[in-house]
Amino acid sequence: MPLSQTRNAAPVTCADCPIRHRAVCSKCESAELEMLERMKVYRTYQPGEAIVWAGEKVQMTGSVVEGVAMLLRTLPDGRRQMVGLLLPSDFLGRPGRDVAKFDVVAATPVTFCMFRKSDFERLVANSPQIETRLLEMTLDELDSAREWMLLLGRKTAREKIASLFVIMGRRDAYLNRTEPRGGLVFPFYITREAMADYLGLTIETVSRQISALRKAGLIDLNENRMVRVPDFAALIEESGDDSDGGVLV
Amino acid sequence: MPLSQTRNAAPVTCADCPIRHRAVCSKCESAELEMLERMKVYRTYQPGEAIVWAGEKVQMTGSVVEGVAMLLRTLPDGRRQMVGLLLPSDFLGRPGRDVAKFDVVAATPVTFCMFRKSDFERLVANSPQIETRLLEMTLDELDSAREWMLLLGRKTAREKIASLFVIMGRRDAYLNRTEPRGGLVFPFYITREAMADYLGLTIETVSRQISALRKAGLIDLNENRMVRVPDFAALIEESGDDSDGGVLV
DNA sequence: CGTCGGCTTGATTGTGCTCAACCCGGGTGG
DNA sequence: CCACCCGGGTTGAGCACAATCAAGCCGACG
Repeated sequence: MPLSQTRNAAPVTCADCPIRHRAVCSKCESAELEMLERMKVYRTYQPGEAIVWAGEKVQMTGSVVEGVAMLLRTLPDGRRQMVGLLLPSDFLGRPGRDVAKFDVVAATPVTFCMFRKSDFERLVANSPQIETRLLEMTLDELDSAREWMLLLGRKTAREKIASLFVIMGRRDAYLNRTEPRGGLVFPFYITREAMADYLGLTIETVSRQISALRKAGLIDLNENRMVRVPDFAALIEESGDDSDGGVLV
Repeated sequence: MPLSQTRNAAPVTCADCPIRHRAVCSKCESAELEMLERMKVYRTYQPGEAIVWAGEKVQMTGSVVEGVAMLLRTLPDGRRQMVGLLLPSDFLGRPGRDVAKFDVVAATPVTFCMFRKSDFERLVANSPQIETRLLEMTLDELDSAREWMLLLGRKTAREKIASLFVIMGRRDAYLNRTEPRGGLVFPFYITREAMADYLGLTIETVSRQISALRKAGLIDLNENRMVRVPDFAALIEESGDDSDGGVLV
């Protein structure tokens, strides 16, 4: 595991930022953007590197610009559950809390656009746009957490794995504006361990169920780190969910 | 199951409202309170009665004044998972969404202070206090959803049951300002079915594990619908969590 | 008195966990 | 260059925990 985090000065202006239209700052006007521009710092973390430790004081908040980070909760005996996934444009840090409740760890190389917590909170207090956007984003996260609870509490191992591929496929289709019906190919960088932590399974069970779905012809992992789903509707069927869940993301 | 919901005119003024200091309106000033006073309608539902059906259009939003309601998500084959619990002062309804994603069902007799969705959204748009409070409450819900995910994904049946009693005990201690350490007695109205839906278990497993905790002397259910916990620290130990989780609620 | 719903307990089954061996590819050092 | 190791992944055998199927209890209510 790498020992040090990389710190860069901000290489991108907000106007050119890839997450400009979806992040917490998406409703900001030019005056606010200028303030953010002055406050922001970019930081990059390597896979496995800790971004925040549970129980420690939080100094920084910010948005994921690129890559994926995981929120993890660990029991005293080491059992571990992922409780959140931060993708580009997602926000890290809870206004009003100064001690972290969860570990945050990079899943892939991940770049954050960060602010000092105190600076950001001052800005939020004076900027209804940011607060409104933060509320929208928090409500979305709560929705997906609830969907996730259904998966954790009631789905079988096979359904969990199928659901995960459905989620990843929908996400990719949404980002690339492709149609998820019919054949679908998307990349797949996550490790078996991360999948197991996400789904509340062991890595052995994850591996076995992936093999089973492959044998059933529902997914195809031949190339390196790419998945092909020949029949997306069939995979949805296997995930246990209503097939009419046409909402993306 | 009762077939009709009871509707009452609002019997309480906001100034006398039991949830005045904790609900979504807690930061409102007198002008806003007067508007709310004119908008609000009280509704009461009986146990098992549906308040909202998933997939239907949402007309009303509001706060729980008294009683408990459950958010439920159901798979096509009938498996059911509770994904939220609405207690007094909790808010029902997501600004910006007009179609419900979850069923909402009364767990006990429950009274809501409700507003027409459109009226409420207009008010929120012009009232930063309400929006700020809504953000705080949503962030709290997200935190507890994440704690819940750890329980669903990684805890054993016995730990789940112990955790549930710990949560209920803490909540009661918080509301009644008593000290949860040492002997603790609190009421316990929820059915086995609701416990099973909450914990991702079957009612038989719930029943067996409660019996086991009783035999182990960790809880005592002799009186009608009251629990006695002689040693709260021991119950926390059994729940698998860190014993230092001193945060209430 | 009979029924019904909520709950408990027993017997059995089965899914997913545990423990263990092994494969494969990439990096490192002799 | 090959040997070795190491981390991530796969597969197998056996087991344990919770689900399932089933019977019966108890209190409320008609």
